[in-house]
This record gives sequence, C-alpha cells and structure tokens, in this order.
Amino acid sequence: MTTMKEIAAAVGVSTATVSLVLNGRDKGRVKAALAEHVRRTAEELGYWPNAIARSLRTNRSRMLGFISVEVATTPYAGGMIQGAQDAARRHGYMLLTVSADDAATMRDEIDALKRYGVDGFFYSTMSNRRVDIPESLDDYPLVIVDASQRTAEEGGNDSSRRFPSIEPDEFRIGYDATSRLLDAGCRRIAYIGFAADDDSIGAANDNGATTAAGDAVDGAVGAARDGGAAGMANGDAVANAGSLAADPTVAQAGRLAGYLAALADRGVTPDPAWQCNVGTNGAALAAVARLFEEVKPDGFFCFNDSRALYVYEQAARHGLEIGRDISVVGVDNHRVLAETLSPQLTTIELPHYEMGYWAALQLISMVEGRELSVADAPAMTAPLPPLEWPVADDDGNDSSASTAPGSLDVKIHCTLIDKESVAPAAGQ
Amino acid sequence: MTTMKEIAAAVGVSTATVSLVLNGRDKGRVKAALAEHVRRTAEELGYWPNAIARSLRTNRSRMLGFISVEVATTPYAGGMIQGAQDAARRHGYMLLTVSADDAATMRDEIDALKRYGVDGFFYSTMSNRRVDIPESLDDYPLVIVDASQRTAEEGGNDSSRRFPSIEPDEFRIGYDATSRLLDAGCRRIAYIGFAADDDSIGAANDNGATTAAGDAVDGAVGAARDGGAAGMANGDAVANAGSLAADPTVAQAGRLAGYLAALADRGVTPDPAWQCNVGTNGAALAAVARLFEEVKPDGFFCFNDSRALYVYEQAARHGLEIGRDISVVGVDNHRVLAETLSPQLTTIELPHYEMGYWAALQLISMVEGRELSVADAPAMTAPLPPLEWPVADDDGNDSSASTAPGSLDVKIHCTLIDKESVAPAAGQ
DNA sequence: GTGAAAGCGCTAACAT
DNA sequence: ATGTTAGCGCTTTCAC
Repeated sequence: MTTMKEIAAAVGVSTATVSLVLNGRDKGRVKAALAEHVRRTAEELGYWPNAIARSLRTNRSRMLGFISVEVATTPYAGGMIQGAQDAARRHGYMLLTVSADDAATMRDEIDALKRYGVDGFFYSTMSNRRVDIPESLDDYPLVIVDASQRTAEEGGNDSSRRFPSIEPDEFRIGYDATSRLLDAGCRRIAYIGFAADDDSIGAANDNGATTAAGDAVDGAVGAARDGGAAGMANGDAVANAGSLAADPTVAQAGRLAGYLAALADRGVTPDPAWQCNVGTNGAALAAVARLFEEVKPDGFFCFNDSRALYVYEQAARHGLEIGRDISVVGVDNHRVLAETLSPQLTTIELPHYEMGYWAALQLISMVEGRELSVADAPAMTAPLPPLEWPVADDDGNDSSASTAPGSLDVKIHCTLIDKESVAPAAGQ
Repeated sequence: MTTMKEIAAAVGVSTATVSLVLNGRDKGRVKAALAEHVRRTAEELGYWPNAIARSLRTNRSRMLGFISVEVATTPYAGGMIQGAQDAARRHGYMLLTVSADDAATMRDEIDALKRYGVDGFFYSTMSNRRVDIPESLDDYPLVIVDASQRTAEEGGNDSSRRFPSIEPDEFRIGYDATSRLLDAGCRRIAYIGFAADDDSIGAANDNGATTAAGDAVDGAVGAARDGGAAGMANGDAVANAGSLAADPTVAQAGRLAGYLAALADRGVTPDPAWQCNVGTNGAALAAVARLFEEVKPDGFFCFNDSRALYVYEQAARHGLEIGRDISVVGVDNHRVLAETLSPQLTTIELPHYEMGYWAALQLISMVEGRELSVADAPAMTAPLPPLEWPVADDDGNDSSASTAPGSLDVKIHCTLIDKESVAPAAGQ
C-alpha cells in the first residue's frame, strides 16, 4: 500500500505538501508544476488515502450507520439501503448497516456503531410509523427513513431533538388509488386494509367496530389532507410506546383517510362495510371471501400487494376476471409480487430507493454542514424536496436544532403505475 | 470520549499497562490488584476503546465487507445479512454491506471497501449459482454465500484462489419435496421450475425442448446425488460468463435433478410434460393453466413460492382445493409469500439466516486464524459443518490456500415445513 | 511556497 | 513485573 511518505520521498517534498496537493488545498500554496508532479506520482504509485489514518486524525470516518428495525423480514429494505448507499458512495461515504429488533440489541448496535466512529445515523423502520429515537443518538446527525418522529404530545420522548424524516405521502396514496378506481367507473370501492393479525376478525368485519373506526379516521381526513400526520396519534400508537415491533398505523390511517377523502370528493358515500381490514393467511382470505359474497365490490384498493393477493385468489374462485369484471389497485410494498404480478396489478409504487437516496443526501449535508446538490440523483422517480437543516457550529452544538421547523418531515409523492388490473370502465 | 491516557493518568500508570490490562494480556505481567484498579477506573470513566486508533495500529479493522449482487431486488438477502451480522457482532465485528450489479460498480465498491480497511469479504448472490470471484479479492479472506465458485474447467477464472462457500443442498430440496408428495400419494407430480422470462415459452412447454432438457438433467442426477455440482456446468452458465445478472441455473438444475431422482427411486416414470419451467407474469400463468388442463397433475413441486402462486391461482380458477384435490410443495425463497400463505403452503425453507451465520463464523475464523466455536449459534435450524480453512502465515501468504480441498463447498440441508397444502393421501 | 514537527489513540518491542 | 518509546498514516499549525 502506497503511503504519502513514499510519494513525498519519490518527488522530494515533505508529506505535508503531498497532503495539501492530494486534498486539493494547494491553491496558491504549492507551485502548480510541483502539484502536478505530486499528483502524477501518486497516480503512478497507485496511491489511495488510508481511510483509517485519516479518520483518526480528522475525527471523521466518512461512515454512516444505517439502523433499521427488522431488515431481515423486510423485503423492500434493500431498495432503501441501496438508495442510501448509492448517494453515500457518490459523496465518499460508506454504510454500516445494522438491524435491531429489540431495545437491548438496539442499544448494543448503537454503541458499536459509535465506537466504529460513524459520522451520523439513518433510522428506518419496516413500515411507516411514529418512532422514538433513542436518546443516545441525540448528539448525532440523524435522518429518519420511512417513518417519522413521535411528538411529545403523542407520548414520545420529550427530551429528544427533532430529526428530519422522509416518508411516503400516505394520504395521497389512498387518494390517488381510489381516484383511479373512480375514474375507471367503479362505484362500490372496497378498501382491503391493514389489521394486526391477532384482531383481524374484530375491526372492520364486525359492524360496530367498523363504524367506530370509520368515524375516527373520518375526523382525521381534514388534517391529513393538509399534509399533517394528525389523527395518527391514536390509541394503538400510544399503546405501542417503546416497542420496536411492526405497527403500520400511520400507513393504514393515512391510506384509509385518503380513500375516504377521494370518495367524498366525488360524491360517493362510503359504506363502512366496504372496509375490510385484515391480517394475513386464512383469516384474511376468509374475510375477503365474505366481502366478495356479501358486498360484491367493483373496485378494490389494497393496503399492499400482499393483500391484493387475497383479492386475486377470491376473484379466481368466483370466476371474476381482474381488469374486466373488477378493478384492483394495490400499493407495491413487496417487490416480489411485482415480479409475479406486476404487468397485471396497478400499483402505487413506494419509492424506497428514492427515500434512501434523499435521506443520505440530507444526512451528509448535516454531517458536512453544507447543502448538497440533488441534481446528480440518478433515476429519481419522485421529486426531491430541497434539503434544509440547521448546521452544527464548530463546538458541535446544534444550537438551532431544537427549534427546527416541523417541515423537516418530508412526505414524498408516490407514483401510480397503471396496469391491466383496472378496467377502462369497470362495472359488475 | 475517555482515552487510555486518561485512565493511565487517573490510576498513575502508563498507557501501556492500561492497554495490557484492558486487552486481557496482563496475566503474569501486571499485578492483579493493579489490573483490577485499572479495570474499575475504565468502567467508571465509561471507557470504550477507539476502534479507529486500534485499527491504525494493528492493521485490523474488525470490519467485514459484505458484497452482494442485487440486494435491492432480493427480498431474502436481509435474512442472510442478518445472520452474518449476528455472528459478526458476537465476535466484535461489523459489516459493511455493499451491493453491486455490474462490473464497474463491483470494482468501485471493492476498492472502497479495501480503503476502509475491511479484514475480509463475503460474496453473495441473489440466487444460488456459479460465480467468478474478482481477482482483486484474491489476497483477502473470503467466503461465498448462497453460491459457489466456478472452476477453471467451467470457464472460470483460472488464476483465482479457491474460496469456501456455503449453499443450499439443491438436489436434496428437490428430492425431499418430491418425496413428500409421493408419500402423500401423488403420482402425477408436476415440477414448476425456473425459466428465464425471455424464453419461458420455449423450454419445457414445447415437446422437443422438454425432452432435451430432461435428458441433459437426467444425466446429471447421479453426479448431483453424490453432492457434487456436476451437470451445472451447462451451456447457460458458460454463456453467462462474467455477467453479474441473475442466473439460477444451479438451483434449477439441482432441484430438477432431485425431483427426477425421487421419482425414479419410487418407480414413477416422469413424463417430460410434467415439467413446466416458467418465467413470471402472464406467460407463466398461461403455461401453468395449460398444465392444469392438459396434464392434470395431482401434485406440484414449485421452484419457489413465487411460482407456487400460479398454482394457487389456477387451483382457484379450476375450483380445486389445495390440500384436498391437489398437493403443493414450494421452496420458500420469498418470505413475503410466507407471510401470506405460510399456514397453507408446505415449503422447504431456505436457511438464509443460517447460511449468513455460518459464513461469518467461517470468515472470522479465516481472518483470525483460529477455529471458532459454532456452539453458540442461536436457533440454527440446519446443522453447521465444522469450520476449516488454511490459515495465512505472518507474512500474509496463504501458502496452502491454492491447494485447499474441494470440500470447502458446504451444502446445507434445508428443512421441510409441513402445512395443509399437502393432502394426507392426495388423488384426483 | 514549503517543510518540520506535533499528535490523533492505540499497541508492541524494548528497556528497565 | 512495569514503564518507556516508537510509530501506524495522515492532517495541521507554525516557522522559515
């Protein structure tokens, strides 16, 4: 491994000079010809800076910790990580990815990452929800991906800093999907939503509960429409305080609110019986079967593509052809299903890659204390909002951080990919 | 951040003494009482070693590079990485995960990882296949995960070292799955196999091609049965030389061979028409539909759970109940589908977590030049073979590496999870 | 403009 | 048995 010392010896200068030149700080300090000589020699000798030595000296590692909850079971985590990695690499950073499913592991992993000297953190979850950021991360630059921070009023960490986050615009997902179905002529539009498995029977399939849930979310429509995450501070979220387990309440409430708002805007009165919040497997399939038999919807908006599968199964069972007899729009959480059904299923794509990319740019700009150009982002399907975040001063005090604007929570628009699962003018 | 210097000052000894004690090298060098004092002070001051400084000094970073091809699109990569990470953490290592889909990116990522000073590499692919390890990795400890190395005879890098690898026992997957169906009483057992999308029509659905393919694989049965990967050195693999793209030939050939062998062992003569190698989406669905109509199998062994979906869809369409009218066994490549279908679909689980875990133990043992205990592996469903690999000497020469035994390719047994999709005694 | 020197936090060889 | 010293490769004053 070539070192600066060797280059210095070869050229006949000091290592200081080599360092200046190779770091581009030679402007007006080193004669151009000499600088050129140094650069050429470095090239010839195949020199690469030793990242570790540099880190020791500068106290910057150019490494970023990517903490995610439940990567192992999350098929789309890869896209997010890939996006973050691509952006990171482009700016000379490397990712240390780590997964933590419980508080103890989380603490250990954070400690480990700190000891390895990461410059900042990503904090990401398996499904969009409100999270508490561990206090031990308070002193570091951090960006939340596919989640947002629980406020103190919601029972969150009140001591904690406010961190920027990026998440899908859940309300708009529901709104766009439902609008697409309405455009196609559907009038009895079902929502196959999310319910935790242990109460998949309860919620939407029993009439009383359905109405209650419908009402609760109904009240949230106005707020959600303004881009706020109000209405998600519900009992469930609070009950799950401190837990790292899956809890897609934000996604569920947001998409449902969008669904209801779209119906309302088009003068369609939603029937609570159209809502079918299900868990997985047999019970879910049975619930969807009942929906087919009792409600006979002509359109289906599915919380995710995994749930769309139940609709496909039941359609087959009932001899209905999707894209002719009924229409289906799903949210593409799971790339696997895209592999199997993509040419058929109209989906709203969750821009995991883009969120990861954006988050990395944001994080690096925080770490380096300068704005980053978003221009070089490759193949970004979703528009990136401007980066903004108060910068730490030299003492490491992020003086203005605690007063950071709420707008740090960026909601990213997700595009609808039209496929044959939606009939031009559906009707049963 | 507390440093050794501060501890040394507080205790009144030199940093050298502190270093010895804190690294457990004080046995017979430092008085027990003093050592205890040092340890207590370190604890009180909240000391944690600075990994970067240590790395600079020791030339070991305790970081491992995890190179994977196409993580972003691979839902199960998470499990593998999780396994590797858990094992790594347990031994004080950290993972730098990186994904590369083309040769240029691969080169860049490898360079970057080297500069960050990783001690060794994982090399993993999206689906079990024969790979060439980039020559630039020849000087590092490396373990291949869910893949194996192409030999020179197969057209591989002849200059390269032989690296240990871990992969599923594909032959046995096919054998076990098919045996399970035979046990249940199935006699017309279809194989829904893998075909690249662009020729999903060609191979198994046209009679001539089917026979040819069947024959080719047939010849490989004997070899595969012995645990060798022979028969996989086929035209496809060679044609894909140097490409990083998906090419599940090993998995496809292995599972098919196992399927054929199981049938043969039970005296069932396989009909080439039973083989239905498909790609994805509409064409795949149509091919499976034809199979249902023309062949009417009573059992289905599916290359993966994604392909099992087509069977579920067609069963629904034909009013057949899975687990009563027909039986299905799939390979659980995609955890997402397990979420949706697991209580129904009998699967052979690919032990991604275990492979990652094993690979990490193997890699760390290579890095540290000592055997690692496998005893502490948590929840390993598959038995781990003993770790073995020649150790580099002090000069960094891995003298014996080039003569490493072929047994370094470890095939891991995958367990079958019985679910209701297989009828106790099926028959149509 | 350039070089000498100090030092980031740690470990290991070499004194005592 | 304990301490002293040198130095990993780099950056960064500060002299010249």
